[in-house]
Formats: sequence, structure tokens, C-alpha cells
Amino acid sequence: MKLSTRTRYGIRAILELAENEDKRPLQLRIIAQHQDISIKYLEQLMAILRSAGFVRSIRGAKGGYILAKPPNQIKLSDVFDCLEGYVTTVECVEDKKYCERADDCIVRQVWTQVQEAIRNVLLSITVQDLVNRDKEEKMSNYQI
Amino acid sequence: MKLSTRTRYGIRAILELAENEDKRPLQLRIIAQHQDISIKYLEQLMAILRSAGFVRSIRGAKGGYILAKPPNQIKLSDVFDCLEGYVTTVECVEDKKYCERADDCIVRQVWTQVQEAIRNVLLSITVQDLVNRDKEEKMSNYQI
DNA sequence: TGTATAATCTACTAACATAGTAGGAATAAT
DNA sequence: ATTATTCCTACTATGTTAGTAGATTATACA
Repeated sequence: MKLSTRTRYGIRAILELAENEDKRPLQLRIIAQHQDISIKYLEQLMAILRSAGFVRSIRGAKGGYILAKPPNQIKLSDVFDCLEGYVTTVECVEDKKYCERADDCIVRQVWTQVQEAIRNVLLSITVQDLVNRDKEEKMSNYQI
Repeated sequence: MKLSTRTRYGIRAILELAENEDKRPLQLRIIAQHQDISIKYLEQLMAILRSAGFVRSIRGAKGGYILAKPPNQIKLSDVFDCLEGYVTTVECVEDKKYCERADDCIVRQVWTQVQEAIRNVLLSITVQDLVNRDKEEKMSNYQI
């Protein structure tokens, strides 16, 4: 039950874009540097995020990436589904045909509970929430 | 975020042992048949469960496996930790030294929330609970 | 119009984990 | 002794992850 770097890096990249006050697009290179991610790897992740409609790209010199929608309209569950694949602990939770016992499988009920618990957390958080939390965090650091 | 077959099979095996009314040990072969698991693979899982103290084995003819403790004293989180490895979505959640940003990493907070959500579900369910649920399930089926 | 800067596309790869298989040795009941 | 069973060690096939590499296309700017 580990999270892939895909999802972790992807969400960090999206957060960085959301926090980019600058109106101009942010380059892959910059994001990769800030986040300590290989440019070439991040490039692939951005391609996924782009085709899923989370970010938009501007090619050529001075190009880069911007968020394709406002941060408060991006739920973490959406990004998660896109990068990690829909949260599925076990196939039979989504589709009973994977196991003939599914109908009265007690263990399956457990995985369903787990899955919903995960999902509820991710559904409840938007990228904007992350931005806000980050601001608060930095505020409280200054006070020290 | 998929569950390994190790954990799924392992919990099913433990449940089968818990439901084994018979006082005599239950053979690997029987469990594997009932649960549609390769005997040789289940054998390895049982070895893990045995060394973790969940089951006890009786060797030789008429041997087999029995639970090493009462079902109400086996939390699913314990079994999970044993087979899946301690529930850790990302290393830095457990140990901040994995990432220098950990202290004020907002994304890390999210993974911590997710992890606790999972953990709470598994902490709250014992093998006995599964047995009870299963009984209820079967009762209601008879009524139909 | 040329050059530098970016994203884009396609293909490859190394390392690791998962989910097994295989065969024989040890142990116990009858 | 024979049979049933767990135990132990090693092997393997497959897929996934986390990248690398290199060429191509698009754009800004001088």
C-alpha cells in the first residue's frame, strides 16, 4: 500500500503551479529543480496531467505550464485517480465479477470500508486547501 | 494503491481458521482449496503468519493449522502490518528524515491523513468481527 | 530570419516487487 | 513402514516503477 512517486510528484507539481503568483507560465525545469524531481520524469507526469485537463502548456521560449482550472476546483481525489489510477484496494470492490464469492464476501466489505475511508479524505481536499494550509504554515513560521 | 494478494489471502486464511468449529487442525490443502489459492503460495504466507504468532502449526499426518490466539484478539491492522508491511503510504509520514522538507510539507500532511484513515478502519475490526458478520450474512440468506 | 528556449514524442532500460513454482527434508500418526 | 502433512530453500516469470536518452516541434525575441 505505497503511493507511487507519480502521484506524489504530480500533486507537488500542481501545488507549485497553484502557488505560482506570477501570471507567466512556469517551466518544467524550474518545477523539477524546486521539487527535486528528474526533469525528464516530470515531463512524462506533466503529459498525463495535461491530457487529463489539470494543466495547460505553452510551448516555445518563455513557455511552460499553468493550471487549467482554479485550484478550488481541483479535488485531490481527481488528481489521484489520474496518476495512481482510481483508488482501488482490490478489484472486486469495484466490480463483483472479479470473484464469484464477492456477494457474500466479508473480507471484501473490509476493503470497501478502507477504500471509502481513503476516498473521503481525498474528496474533501482541494488544491486551494493545500495553498491555504501552506500560507498558514508560513505565517506561523514568521511569528517564531 | 493496490492490496497485495499476500494480505488478501492471508486474512482469508485466518478467517477460515477462525471459522473452523472443528477442534482439529485445518490443513493447508483444505484452506487452499476453499479459498482458491495455490497450496505452495499459501504455504509461504502461513509461514509468515506463523512466525508472527497468528497461527500455530501441527506437523505430520493429521497436522495442520490452528489460530494461535482468540479471534477477538486479532486486529486486522496487526495482520495487515505483518503481511503488507506497516501501512505506509509514503516513508516521510513515518520518518521525517526521508525528506528535508518534511517539517513544513503540506502534501505530507495529506498522506498522513490518508494513512490514519486507513489505520482507523483496520484498528477497529477484529477477526471475531469478521466471523460475526459472516454468521449474520448466512442467517439472512437462510431467511430468503 | 536565426537562435535560444521550451514543450513533445518515442523508445529504451535498470531495478525491484509480486505471485507464484519446484523439489526435497523433517515430523508425526497409524 | 507408509502415508500425510508441514517446513525449507531456491528458482522464475511477469509486470511495474522510476527513470534515461535523443530527436522533433513550436515560440519568443533580437
